[in-house]
Amino acid sequence: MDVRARVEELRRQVSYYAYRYYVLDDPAIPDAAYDALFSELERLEAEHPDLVTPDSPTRRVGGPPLDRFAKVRHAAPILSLANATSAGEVRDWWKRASKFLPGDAPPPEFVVEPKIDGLTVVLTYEDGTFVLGATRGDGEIGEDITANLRTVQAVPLRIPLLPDDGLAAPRRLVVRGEAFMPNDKFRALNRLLAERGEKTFANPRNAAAGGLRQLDPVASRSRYLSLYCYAIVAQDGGTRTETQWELLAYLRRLGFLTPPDSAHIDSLDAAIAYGEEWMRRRDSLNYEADGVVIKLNHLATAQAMGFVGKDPRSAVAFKFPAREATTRLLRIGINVGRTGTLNPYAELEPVQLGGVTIERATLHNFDDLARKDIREGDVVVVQRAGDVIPYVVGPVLELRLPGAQPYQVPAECPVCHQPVRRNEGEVAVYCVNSACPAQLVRLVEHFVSRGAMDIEGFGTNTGALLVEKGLLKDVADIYYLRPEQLLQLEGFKDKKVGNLMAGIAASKERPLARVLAALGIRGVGSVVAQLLADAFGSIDALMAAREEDLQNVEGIGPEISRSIVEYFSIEGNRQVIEKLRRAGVRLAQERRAAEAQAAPAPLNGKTFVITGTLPTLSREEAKTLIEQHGGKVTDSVSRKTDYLVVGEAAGSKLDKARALGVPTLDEAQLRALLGVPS
DNA sequence: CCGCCTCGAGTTCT
DNA sequence: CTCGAGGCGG
Repeated sequence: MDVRARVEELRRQVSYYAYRYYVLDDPAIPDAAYDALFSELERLEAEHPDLVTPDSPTRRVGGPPLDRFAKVRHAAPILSLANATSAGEVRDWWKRASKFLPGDAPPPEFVVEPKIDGLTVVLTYEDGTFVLGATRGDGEIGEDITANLRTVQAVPLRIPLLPDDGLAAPRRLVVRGEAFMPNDKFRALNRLLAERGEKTFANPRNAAAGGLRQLDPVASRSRYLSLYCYAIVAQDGGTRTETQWELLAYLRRLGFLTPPDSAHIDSLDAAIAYGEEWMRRRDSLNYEADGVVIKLNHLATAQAMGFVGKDPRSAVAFKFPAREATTRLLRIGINVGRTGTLNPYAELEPVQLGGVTIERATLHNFDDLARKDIREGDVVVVQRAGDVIPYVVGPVLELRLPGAQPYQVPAECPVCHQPVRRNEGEVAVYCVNSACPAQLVRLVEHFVSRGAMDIEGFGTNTGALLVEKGLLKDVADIYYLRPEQLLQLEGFKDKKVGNLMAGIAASKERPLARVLAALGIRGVGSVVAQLLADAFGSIDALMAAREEDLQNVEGIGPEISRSIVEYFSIEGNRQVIEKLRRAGVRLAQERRAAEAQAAPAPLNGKTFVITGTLPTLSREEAKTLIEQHGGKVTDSVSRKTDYLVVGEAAGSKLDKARALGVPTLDEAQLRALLGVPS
């Protein structure tokens, strides 16, 4: 590949998108896509120094000031910050930085502030009067936006804003802050713009930039803006503060807003923990932020530690792992589910996201794919939903290759090549061939899985192999496998075959509800299967049931009834049941008398939800423990939930429980409630 | 008919 | 974990 051509292409693209972003406030591509282009250019230039030119966009920091605003030279250069993307990197930063601590420095303390995503501005006051407001610009020269900032409520026009006895205004004060648009204001503004048929903003940051850079301050959208101040750039007279924490308090007394959710903390580990805790809460906050800033509290010490380039040694930006990245979609593949649904997925050029390498992502269904107009070969934006499962947000249209074709929904199943069906009004596309090997593989996988027949020694690979070799034509064939057949297969020796046969034999004793769930009847999972087992007691009674009989069961409606009757009306399915019966699989409800009366039920009727990882109990163990005491465990938090059991790395359920005022328990409290010692 | 509460189904990576 | 949709109660 021709590196020189690539570098030139990247420069053209980066310059154009930077212009759209910085000058027009109208980004043409997502931030993550821009970042990807920029860092590729940086990397290539680092590897090939001979290709670097003075006019490369990497040689310029920030955007060019607009011509229409007057230019302003800053009193002191506006600094940047070193970045850390993990707790380990923060510790590394401090290990390096602390070598520069002066000998007489007090024990280190820190201030943690959110790193708000807005526009850095510099405000100048003379004899208590606001005289100049400027953008950051390139760090040395910014733009005069005094008129617009004047209309922002959070900018005090005089300091002290309120009478404060004994507090005199400094003769001259230059403070630095971040102008931003709170999330609620951003949504309100976009609603308004949409109503008027005007263009909406992509995110609060761009909206804030748009507000501040409007030429006519009266029409300015600055009433939607706010501003937090957090640093003094220059000061002449007034009160001197020794620490950052005191400085924030002093700014507040003068009438400035300071960053919310900030903390004064006496050890680095606690500061890191605070930052991590804060990151978990960030979705519930009213501002956008991409991390926290950890600063050394003692100002004179911070000053003495000096700089690395433009970055002060005494502070670090502790940023989130990116939640968004761009990469190329190599191919759109199709999975066949156990119910026959065809599900598209994306094969991606591997990309780092939130600390892991992503190379595949679900595309949900064909409607979704068409709505987003995702095509093979596109550069796409990938996010991790709920910080776990990656999904494709959409294509970057500006980077689409000329020949890219819209994706066509396949007319036939990619595995068995039978025609597909799509029911009126339904999203799903089905392969209706019940003999489709792909469906059988997934059904076998489901049948042997932990929630169903739970056959030990029988994993995903085993199932796929046995189907491929023709040893399984349906799930009941599992009970007719002979050791001598298995021994012929690659990688199957005495020991493994013995384990597998024992696992299969043991599974014949599973309760009826497990068997019903294992069959894979559409709409019948573990909960519905238990309802059916309790109501009918045996598979024969269930097979004899009519739709009306089924609907009489609490929790079973018309859809599931129809699905069950249809399942048993198919000859092949009835044969599977008979084969299971002949093999000795239990097909009737077992007696559970002892269990039912022995259990004391202090938790009768209470509903529990479990989230995160508990210290000693597995999720399954906690569930049975609660059920043995008469409680019920469900999956989602609602007003009806009595307790949320919280473990390590709890997710969105905890937020929801807090919002609804649902009490939470940790494992120890749960044990206490149940009277079970650890 | 609407709004909740649940359940089922599919999903990724280490 | 999230999404979609079934079931139920108001």
